[in-house]
Amino acid sequence: MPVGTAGSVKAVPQDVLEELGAQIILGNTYHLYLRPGHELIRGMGGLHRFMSWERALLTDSGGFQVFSLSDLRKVTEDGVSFRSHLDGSSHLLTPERSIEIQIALGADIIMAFDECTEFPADRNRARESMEMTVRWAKRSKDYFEAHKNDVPWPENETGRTQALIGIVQGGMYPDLRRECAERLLELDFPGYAIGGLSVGEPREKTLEIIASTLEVLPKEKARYVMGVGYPDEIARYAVMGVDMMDCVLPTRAARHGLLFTSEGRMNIKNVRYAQDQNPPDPKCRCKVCSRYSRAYLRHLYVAGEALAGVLNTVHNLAYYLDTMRAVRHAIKLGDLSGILSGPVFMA
RNA sequence: GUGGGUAUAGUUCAGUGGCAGAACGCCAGACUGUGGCUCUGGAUGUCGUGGGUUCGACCCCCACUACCCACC
Repeated sequence: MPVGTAGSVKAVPQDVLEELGAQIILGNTYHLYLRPGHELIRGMGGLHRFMSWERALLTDSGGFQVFSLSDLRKVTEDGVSFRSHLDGSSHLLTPERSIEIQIALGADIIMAFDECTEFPADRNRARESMEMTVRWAKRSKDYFEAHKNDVPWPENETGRTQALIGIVQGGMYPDLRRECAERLLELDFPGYAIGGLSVGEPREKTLEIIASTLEVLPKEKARYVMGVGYPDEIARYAVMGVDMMDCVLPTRAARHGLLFTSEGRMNIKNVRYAQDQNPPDPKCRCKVCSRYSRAYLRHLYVAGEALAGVLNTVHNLAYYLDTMRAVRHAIKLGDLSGILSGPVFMA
């Protein structure tokens, strides 16, 4: 799932996302609440209509921003009070408030309000954080059940509602993760996310936590690992049984000149591409690789042209989406043997 | 032609009689539920040329050269 924090997958217009085959993209509660405001978006007919995106949308609850903007916030049992990174104004985000905002935004899939446990966290801290996340999940669910039919725009009066997904925390402790998953299962969500990963832990830990948590989460429900990863990582997690993943890496790295290719990572800024007439990835069939040279992309980046971010992002998203298409195809064929043979991208 | 000024990194410029500096640019690396085209590192060089003074000169003195300004 490409990430479009502020109602935009940075640098890529919606029609191009459709051409790339993106079936779902993310929006972010925290950012859209601060600007332009969820009431405004509700008034504009919801996030789909506001941003002209007819395919699926998922909004993150704001839990991660509480983590990443940590110097601006204070966490209590009630929720999180924080200062806006835009203008310094004070706000309180609670599970109820997060769900209220996400209902107003109207994404197809919305997320429970959680606390993304920092790394490293000792066992006591991880347990406390996990227990609060479970309590917040219950509050998220309760609020959602009470208000899920408060749909503000007519075409949604079909009896269908948004899907609220619970988030597993528990730090790097497999038993805490399993306990968290079991307790969330009692709340009966339509899908479950594994959060709090890729926060600085070694990759073996990430794998271990995903594997042990997946043992508890039912295959029949959507299983979502949040915030990962490199192309080889997401292919691997998919093979392990993960259904959904999101990551800013393809888009952010693209804007910083890093391309993901069938030959590994390519820093298009490098002077060795200055006169290279080859496409970024000779094996890629995306619009960028079929039309532009490495030399041109390097020039655009060095010249600070906005088109650099656009083209690099389009390619990276194509590479990611192709990777997942190949996984889905392999699953249909029942043969995943070739999926993990691609390049390794971790630095 | 006369008078004045300037000359230090690729560029614009600081600088001190005792280890050669900044910004930008350049080169390389990073980026994992996106505040921030961001962050981290690295390389720069006959201090215009030739003499002189000095233990020691990028710095002080002389000449030359180039460029800039004013006047003629």
